[in-house]
Parts: sequence; structure tokens; C-alpha cells
Amino acid sequence: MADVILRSTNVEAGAHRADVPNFELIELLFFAYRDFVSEADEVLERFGFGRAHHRVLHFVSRNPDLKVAELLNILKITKQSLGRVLRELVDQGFIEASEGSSDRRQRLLRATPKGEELALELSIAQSRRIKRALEASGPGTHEAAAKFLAAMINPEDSGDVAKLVRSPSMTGRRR
Amino acid sequence: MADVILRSTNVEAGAHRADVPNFELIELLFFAYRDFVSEADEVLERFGFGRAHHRVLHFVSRNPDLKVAELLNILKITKQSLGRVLRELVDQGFIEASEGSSDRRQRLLRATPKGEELALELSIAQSRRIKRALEASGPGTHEAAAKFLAAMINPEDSGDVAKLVRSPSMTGRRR
DNA sequence: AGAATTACGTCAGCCATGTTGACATATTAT
DNA sequence: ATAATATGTCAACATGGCTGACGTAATTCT
Repeated sequence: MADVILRSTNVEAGAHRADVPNFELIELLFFAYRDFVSEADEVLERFGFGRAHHRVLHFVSRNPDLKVAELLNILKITKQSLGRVLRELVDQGFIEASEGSSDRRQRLLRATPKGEELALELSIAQSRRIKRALEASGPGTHEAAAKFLAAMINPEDSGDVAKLVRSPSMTGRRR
Repeated sequence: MADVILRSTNVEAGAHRADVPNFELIELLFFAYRDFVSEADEVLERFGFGRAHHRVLHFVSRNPDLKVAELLNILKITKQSLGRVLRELVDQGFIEASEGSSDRRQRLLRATPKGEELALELSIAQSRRIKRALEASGPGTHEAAAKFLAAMINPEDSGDVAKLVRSPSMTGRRR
């Protein structure tokens, strides 16, 4: 399989302690995320969906009446890219859109029961992996990991994200 | 502390505690990884490279004389996908290939000095974010985060990855 | 009221990067 | 000698990003 060789020297003579790259976490993030996102693939395949659909469905499901602009801000993609997958999700009855109450230009997105079901199935699959990982690590790992990951997020977004992660359907506008 | 409150709706009446998805970590992983990988984009753009080039260069740089098959196993992509980006990296002098000593069919990949320089620049940029995140979190976060992420990796690969990540310059052969 | 801005959608095309399948070449193993 | 292996390559296709341009309805500004 992967007979892998690693080496230690990568830091030249004058390199500062602060400049020594943390290869360990760089690589662990890569491998962990690689396997984490692939977790849902089989489920998605049953519906002819890809990872883009997963992301959209997830955040819509978690934030009922999410506005399109907010979703774009979360995903950091263009409206054209979003448009394609969102249209498929709406056409196939996983997501529905309603008119904004105060502002009728807005489309408020929410998952249908069918959409909720799929979103939940996907979340449960990914959560199984997380649960296993947390159990394999020591106590307090959950808090430490959450803190670390939250601190990895761009500070401009961390406010929104904090709100988003902890209190869904709380439409926070930014700056 | 990551004061996070999971939403209680979304879990039907009969749902087991074990089936309550960990939305917090699912979303933190998404946001953290999103910003983590985007970190290197500006640097890569200077060379007309994308994230695929980054991944290839990173693992080749970290594992001199890496075999093509090993690289494919790390990245979990097809040789055709690898071929394109690898060719560009070789053509432009960031990676060079030599004949395998014991098996002359193999191509042993390693970064050139130019390649090492770029790989290091990219790693340092990503490590700055990691360093900041660790400093913002409590002591012991580093170990906890590493443990958690390692445990998130598919068990079939975790052996390889463990070798890869933590024991540089160790010509480990397995299975 | 009229003009400007905003929220959203859409058409068209391009690019990066993944996929499958088939086939070629050299080298090594049986 | 034959088979298996390591790698490369051609061709076609899918997914999911992107930019640019333009349209429409609704809201806001003056």
C-alpha cells in the first residue's frame, strides 16, 4: 500500500522557530477532511447529487428561511454556481423558497420534509465519524477541537459563523 | 470555551442520543477547512497553480523519492488526474523524477530547490493560521486537536498517515 | 414621482480538477 | 516466454468553480 517515507529536514539554518511549519496539523487537516467529506458520497449518489448539493442542503436545513445572499456568504461561491445546484434541489423537492415577508425581493429558503430527511441522514453519517473520533481521543477533546477549529476561521467571518453554528435560523447580517 | 448550543428540533421523537448529529463540529470543520485551504491561494496564483498543484508539491516535498503509486494513495485521485498537474510541476522545474534504484519502472519524485522554496512558503502561510488558532485556544489544544483529527481518518489509512505525519525520514515499509 | 440601488435569476462560456476506459511501454516476477 | 506491475497517455465526460452581461421586480433615495 502506501510505503511512505518522511523526512525531517525542511527548515534551513536561519529559520526562526515561528517559521517552522506545523506539518503535522497541516497534513492531519488534509486527511481528516478528505475522509470526512467523502463520508456522505454514497448517500448523495443515490440521489444523483454531489458535494455542492450537500453543502447547500445542509445550511438551508440548519437555517430555515435562509436568504440567498446569506447562503452565498456562507459558501463563498458565486450566485451562478449556487444557482445550478439550488435549482436542482428546488426542482426535486428538497428545498422550497418563499417570498420575504418584509422584503419581497428576497427568497427565503428552507428544506422540505424530504429535504430534512436527507440532510439528517447525511449529518448522522458524518456525526458517526466524529463520535468515533471523539471517543478515541481523551475527554475534553470535544471542547479543544471545537475551539481550535473555530479559531482557524477567518476573523471577519467568525462572528457570523459563531451565530450560525450555535443558533440556526438567526439571520445575522454582517457589517 | 466553545459555547455551543445544539438545536433540538431536527431530532424526531424516537431519535437516539447516538443519532443526534454533531452540527457544531460538522460546521466548524467546513468553515475551518474552507479558510485553511484558501490561505495559500494568492501564493499559488503567482505561479498559475491551483490547489491540486499545492497538494502534489506538498507531499512530494515532504517525502523525497516518493513513488507515484504512493502519491496516488495519499491523494486518492486517479493517475490521470495526477498526471496533468504533476507534468506541469515537472515541466516548470518544481519537481524532478529519478529512476527507482531497485525497480527501474518506478519514478521517484522529489522537489527541486525551487520546489522546496515554494512548498515552504505555502506551509509557512498555513502554519501561521494554525499557530494563531492554537494560541487563541488553551494549552493542550494542540495535542487534542491532533488526536481528534487523526482519529477522523479512515482506519485503513491511519497507519500510513501516522507514519507520514509524525515520523519524518523514516523509510517505513508496511504490509 | 422618478431615479438609483438592491436581491435575485439567467444565459453563455471558460477553467480546474475530478472521473472512466482503453491502450502503450518498460521492467520485473513467475 | 509469459504474466503481472509501474507508469504514461489519449480521449471523452462530469462537477463545480469562475467572469461578464443582462433582465426583472422591489425597495430606497432624492
